[in-house]
Amino acid sequence: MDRLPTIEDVARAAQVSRQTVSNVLNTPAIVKPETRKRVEVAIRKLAYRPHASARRLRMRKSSTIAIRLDPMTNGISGALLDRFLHALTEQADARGIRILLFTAADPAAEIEQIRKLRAGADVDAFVLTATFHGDPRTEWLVEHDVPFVTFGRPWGVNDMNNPKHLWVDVDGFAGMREATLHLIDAGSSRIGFVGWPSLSGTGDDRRRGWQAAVEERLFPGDGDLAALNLSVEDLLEDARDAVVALLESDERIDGLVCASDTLALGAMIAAASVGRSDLPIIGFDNSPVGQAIGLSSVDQALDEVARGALELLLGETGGDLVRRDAAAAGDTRHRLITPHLVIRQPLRLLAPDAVSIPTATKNAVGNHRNGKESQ
Amino acid sequence: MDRLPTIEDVARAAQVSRQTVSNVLNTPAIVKPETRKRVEVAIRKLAYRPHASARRLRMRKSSTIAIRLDPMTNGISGALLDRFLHALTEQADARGIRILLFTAADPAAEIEQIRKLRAGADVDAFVLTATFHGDPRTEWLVEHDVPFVTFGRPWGVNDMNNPKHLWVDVDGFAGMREATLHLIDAGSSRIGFVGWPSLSGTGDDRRRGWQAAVEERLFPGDGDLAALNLSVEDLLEDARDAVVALLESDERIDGLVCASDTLALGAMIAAASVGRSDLPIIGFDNSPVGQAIGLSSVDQALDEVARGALELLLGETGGDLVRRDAAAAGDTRHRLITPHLVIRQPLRLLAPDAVSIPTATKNAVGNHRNGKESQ
DNA sequence: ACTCAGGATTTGAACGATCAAATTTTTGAA
DNA sequence: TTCAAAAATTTGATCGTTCAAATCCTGAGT
Repeated sequence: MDRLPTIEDVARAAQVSRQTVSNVLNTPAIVKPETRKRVEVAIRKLAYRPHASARRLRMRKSSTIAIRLDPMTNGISGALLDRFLHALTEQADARGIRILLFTAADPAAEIEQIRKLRAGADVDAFVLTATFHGDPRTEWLVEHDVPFVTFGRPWGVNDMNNPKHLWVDVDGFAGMREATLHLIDAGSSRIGFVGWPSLSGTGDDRRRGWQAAVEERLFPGDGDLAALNLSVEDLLEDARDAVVALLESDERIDGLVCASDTLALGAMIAAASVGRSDLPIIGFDNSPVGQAIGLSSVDQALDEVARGALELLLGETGGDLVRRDAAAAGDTRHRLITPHLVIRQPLRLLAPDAVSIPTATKNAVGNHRNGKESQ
Repeated sequence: MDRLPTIEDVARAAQVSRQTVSNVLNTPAIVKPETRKRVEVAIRKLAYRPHASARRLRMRKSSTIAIRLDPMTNGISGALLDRFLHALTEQADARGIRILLFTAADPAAEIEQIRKLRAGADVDAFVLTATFHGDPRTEWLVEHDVPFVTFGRPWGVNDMNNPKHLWVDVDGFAGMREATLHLIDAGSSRIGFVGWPSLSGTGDDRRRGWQAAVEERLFPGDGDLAALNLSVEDLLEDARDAVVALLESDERIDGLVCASDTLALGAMIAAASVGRSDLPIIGFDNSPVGQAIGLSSVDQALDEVARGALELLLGETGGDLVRRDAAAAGDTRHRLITPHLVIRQPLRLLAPDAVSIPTATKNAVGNHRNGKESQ
C-alpha cells in the first residue's frame, strides 16, 4: 500500500462501515463494545490516523492556533517568547490543537497575515503577544470577529472591559511586591527600583508593586520614593550607568529590584564596579542568562500563562472546539497569573579585593540548576 | 454572508465556472486575459482565499513543515533556536509553506510525534535540530522514507553520505579559524581555546578551527596547544573557573576564543576578576546576551541556514512541492554555511582599579546596536 | 459553407472525513 | 409470540478544492 490508510481501509479490515469507525474514534460510547474492540484492533494494525485536512474540511474548523514570532529578540529577556511558545505548544498538543507560526515586521503586516490565514481557514484563533496602548491589532480582530487572546492585558481603559477581548497577563504588581518584601524580610531597609520610562503599562505595574511594599513596610520619608526610583531604557549599559550614579549618591541603599533581568544584570555590574558585589538584586523574567549568573528573579510562570490562554479560547474542558461567543467561555474574560519569586545564590562577578576567587566563596556559589522557589 | 466565500461564490460573481477560477489561481496562463481580469476582480471584491484544508485534501500534500521546539533552553545561547525559527518561518512563508510546532521530551517521544503528524498527513517534511552521534531519529526517518533535513551535519561516518539525509550546518571550523586569525592580526600571539569535552562533533569542529589558525600563523611549541586548550561543560561557572586557573598559570596569554557565548561570558568574568579586563575574547553564536554585553562573536547566519534547509527540501525554485527522491533535489545533499565574525567593543565588566567607570571609558563603550561585521 | 485543430471553458468525479437520516438489530414488556 | 422503543449500524450527502475528461468556441484552410 503506497498511500496512507483511510477510514475505508479500516472499515474493510474490521468488517464494518465507515461511520462505525468514525464513531469509535469520536463517540466510542455509542458503539457496541464488541465491535469497538474489533475496530480498534484494525486501527492499530493499519496504524491508521484520520486525515487531518479531510477532517478539518468537514468539521469546518482547523484546530490550529497561530502566533506571530516576534522579530526582535528583546535583549536578554529574548528567550521569554521562546519559553512561552514551548509552554503553549505543549498545552495545545494535549488538547489536540496545533500551533502555527507566522512573522510580520509591523502591526499592519501582522493584520494582513492574520487576514490571510483567516481567509484560508488555516487557523481558528490567534494568540497575540506584546500588546501596547491603542494596539490596532486587537481593534481589528474585535471588529472582524476573529477569536483571539492576548498575552498582556489591554492598557486602554475602553478595551479593558470589552467582552470580546480575552487576555492573560502576569501580575507584575504582585511579583514586584513579593520581591521587595523578600528583600525587606532579609533585612533590607532602603530599596531602589530600576524600571522603564513610564510609557509602558507593564513597567508602571511593576513599579507600583515595589512602591506598595516599600510604603507598607518601610514608611519612606518625603521624596525618598522619587530618589530611589530609576527610569531607563531596557539596556544593560543604561541600567549600569544609572545604578552606578544612584549607588554613589546614596550609600545607604541596601537592595535593588528591577523591572527586567536586563536591568538587573546592568545593576549587578554596576554594583560590582562600585565595590558593592554583596548588594542584593532581584530581576524580572527569570531569563536563562539570569539563571546562568545566579540572579534572583521573578518567574512569569509561562506554562500557567499558556494554559490560561488556551482555557480562555477553548474552554476549561479542553474540548477541541473554539467558541466564538465570549459568553460561553466561562465566568471570566481574563486571567491574571501570579508570578513566583526564584531565589538564587548570586555568582559574584568579582570579589572587589581578591584577584582570584577564594575557594570559600566559590563553594558558596549556588548551582543555577536548582534554584528553589520562595513560598 | 456568514461563511467564508468559496470558489463557487467567486465563480458566480464572475460569471464563470469553478474550474476557471481555479485556473486563474493555479495556471493563469491558460485562461483568456479578458476572463482572467473579471475573475481577479471578483476575487478581490470577495476577499477570497482558497480553503487551505480543502486544497490540501485534494492535492494530497499539506505544504507544512514541522519542527520540534527544543525543551531545554540552552543557557545563554538558548535564543539560537528562537532566531533560527524566525528565519525559517520567514523563508517558508515566502514559499507558501507553513511551519508547525511540536514538542517532545526525548528522541523516542519525538519519533512518536513525527509518526503521528505524518500519519495524519499533517505535515510533508520535518526539520530536525540538535542532531547527535547515532541519532535514532534520522535513522527512523530514512527507514520510513519521510522527507527531512537536519540543522547539524550527521557525525556518523555512514550517515554522512546517505543520499536520503539532507543537512545544513554551520562551518564551525571556518568560523573559529576566522576568529582566531582576527585576534592574531590584531596582535595576539598566544591564544587559548575554551571548548567542550570532545564528545560533541560540533565542539571538535570548532576546536580544529582554532588549532588550524594557531598552527599556520603562530607556530606553537611542543605542548603549547594542549596547554592552551580547555574543555568544560557549557556552563558559565565552569568556564569562569577554568579560565581563572588558565590565566593565573600562564601570564602570557593575550587572547581567547570560545566555542560558545556562554563560555565566552564566563571567560570575560574570569578575565575581569584576575585584572585582565582588556583580554580580547571572542565567542560563538552571537547571542543576544553577547550583543548586550559587547561580546565579539561568530554569527551563525541563521537566515542562510534556514534558506538552505528549505532549498534542500523543496528545490531551488521555491515551488511548493516536496520532492521525495533526493536525486531531484539538485546537485548537493547538504549545505555548509560559512559564519561571519561580528566584532564589538566590549562593555567592561569593571575597571580593575577604578571604583567607578571613568567618563573616557564610558564613551569608548560601543553601542551593541551597531556592531559591524568583519570582512 | 464545412471541417478540423486548438484554445477556452465547463462538467463530473474524487480527495477522506463527518453529519443527518435511514435502516437493521436488539431489547424488554405485554 | 408480538410489537414498539431503543440501540447499533449503514447509507447518502456534503465540506471546498483540483484533476480528468467532455464540451463549447473560434478561426484558419479547403
